Amino acid sequence: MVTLTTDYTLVYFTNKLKLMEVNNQMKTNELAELLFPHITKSPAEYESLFPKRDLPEGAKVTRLGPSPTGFIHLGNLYGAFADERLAHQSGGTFFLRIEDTDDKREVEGAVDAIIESLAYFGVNFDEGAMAEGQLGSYGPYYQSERGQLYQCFAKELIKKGQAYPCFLKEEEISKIRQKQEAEKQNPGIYGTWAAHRNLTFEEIAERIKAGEEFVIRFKSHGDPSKHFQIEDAIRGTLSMPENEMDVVLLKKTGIPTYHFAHVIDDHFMRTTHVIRGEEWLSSLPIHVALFQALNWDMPIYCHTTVLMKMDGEIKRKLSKRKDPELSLDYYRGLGYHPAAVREYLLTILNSNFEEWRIENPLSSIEDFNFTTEKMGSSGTLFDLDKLNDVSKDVLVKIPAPELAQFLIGWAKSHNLELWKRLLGEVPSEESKRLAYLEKILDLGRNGNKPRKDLIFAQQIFAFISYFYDDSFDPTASDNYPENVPAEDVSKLLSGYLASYDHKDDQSAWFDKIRLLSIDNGYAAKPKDFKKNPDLYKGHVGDVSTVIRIALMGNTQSPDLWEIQQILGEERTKSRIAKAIK
RNA sequence: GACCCGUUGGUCAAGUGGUCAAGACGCCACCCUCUCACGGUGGACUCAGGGGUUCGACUCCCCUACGGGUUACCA
Repeated sequence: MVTLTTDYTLVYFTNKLKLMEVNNQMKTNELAELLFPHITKSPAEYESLFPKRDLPEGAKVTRLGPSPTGFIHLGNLYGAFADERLAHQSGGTFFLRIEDTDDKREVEGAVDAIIESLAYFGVNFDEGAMAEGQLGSYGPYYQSERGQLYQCFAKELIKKGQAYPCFLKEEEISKIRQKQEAEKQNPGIYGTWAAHRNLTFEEIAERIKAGEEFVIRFKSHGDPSKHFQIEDAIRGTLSMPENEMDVVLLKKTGIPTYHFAHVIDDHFMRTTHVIRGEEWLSSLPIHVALFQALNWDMPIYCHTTVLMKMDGEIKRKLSKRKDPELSLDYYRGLGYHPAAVREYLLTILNSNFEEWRIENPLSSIEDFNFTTEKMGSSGTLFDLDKLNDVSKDVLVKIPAPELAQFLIGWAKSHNLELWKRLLGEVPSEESKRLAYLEKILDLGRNGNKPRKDLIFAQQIFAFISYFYDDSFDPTASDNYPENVPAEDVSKLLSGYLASYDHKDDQSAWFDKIRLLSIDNGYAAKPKDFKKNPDLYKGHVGDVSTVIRIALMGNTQSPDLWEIQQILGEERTKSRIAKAIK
């Protein structure tokens, strides 16, 4: 009997609760219509409009979502390579979405600049924003054009009682923050601080009638004292507190915040892997809560490390304002080959890439199995020395004609004067000049121990400048060796000139230098000199250095004989003659 | 402040309870050599600190320190 009574009581209360829910349901429906009368499409319609992608098993869908400030930096490129590799090596799709939800920051022409810059470094998209318009059936790919979609789901969340309009003014919010600071509470709009969380329908209707502006906030039910686990493909299992913030979903302009746009877009664009910077880690609980509220599957998150640099003693994040080397234009300006930058970035992107490269020196990057597990999660220091080293190895594999084209292209856009001198002055001589440049670039690069002294365009042109009469300045030459007196310089050069025969092969040529050395009191072999330093003034190396300086103003250079062959008999002789006092 | 993430040589890092703690860049020395570059050989330089757990800890747990990030109607 007693049990029966309790049962009845329970049923009564349950029914009453259900009734209240129904009432609330009606109210939230009304509210949704009040707030978004113009939204008529249903969530289901969007689901069928953007169906799951028809891709092979295991194919990954990735995206790059830059904001159009026009500044695309090394960090973007770092992430973009990861996106690109992951998508393309799995037979998936990589798309470009422009995240232009911050109207204040937009820069004219920035999108084209982004696309051009990424393309230069070899990052190409399958769909999304393109130079010639938008491509793909999951668009539009500009967030600014997706307003209806975001509002539809804001409306949906309102209906479900998981979002609400908030009329708090800027001053009111800052007052709340001050109070929170005074009370040592966490700042933000949450819990009881969320003053408009439980406004009645009537109150809301009244404010709207009065023309008050509002934002749509997420009605959070999270408890930050509770933690949940989430897998990050780079970092492994993460433990995060539940989100309790009533974050803004839609700004007063109706434009979504990053959080909301990310969830909606990556769901409807069917992104499988979200690769983004570590700075997003703290907002992950928000995103998780939103995916749950909308009852959608989450993508796999991959939070990359930030790029750092050494600033004196301190290791710090690369900054846009202070560090020119963060900008991609920096590398283009100096003339780094895009393949070198790509190769370098891959070595810091995947820790086993370098090892693979040593074993597969000729393989294409496409053949490397890129994995998120091998990506680092601690701050990576950008290392210019390493880039230069990588660049040497990359450039040595590029055939001279191809390298020449790259250099000429660089000169044309970054140093027009240089370009004119190299190629442009007399159009009829263009092919001759090009052949000359190719010969210079190929110097010592063949054989099994190729020279590796070419790093980036600016450095290369300085390095080979002595091959060009107008950039060869004998007055700026290095000093002759200290152990060679001035009168010997003249004697040696005169002797060299007298015996010079352009048709000599390399060994005949060098035999003459040995003879010349002996005739003037220098050892024919460095070893002879080392054994008996008292017998000689120096050795054949010093004699060669004298010739080298006369010929190219430099103590350091590739093989002398080969240089003379490129310079030609006339110029070789005249440079030597001019150097004789 | 709170919350997250991280910490192996100067730098990038491999490493998941037993290793003489890989490899690469840079540095130094030597060799090759007409200079330089290349190449070769060798070297110096490492597990942030302290407690546990364990026969045994770079590896697991706790604390501290340090670095980074977030804490917006920016992304």
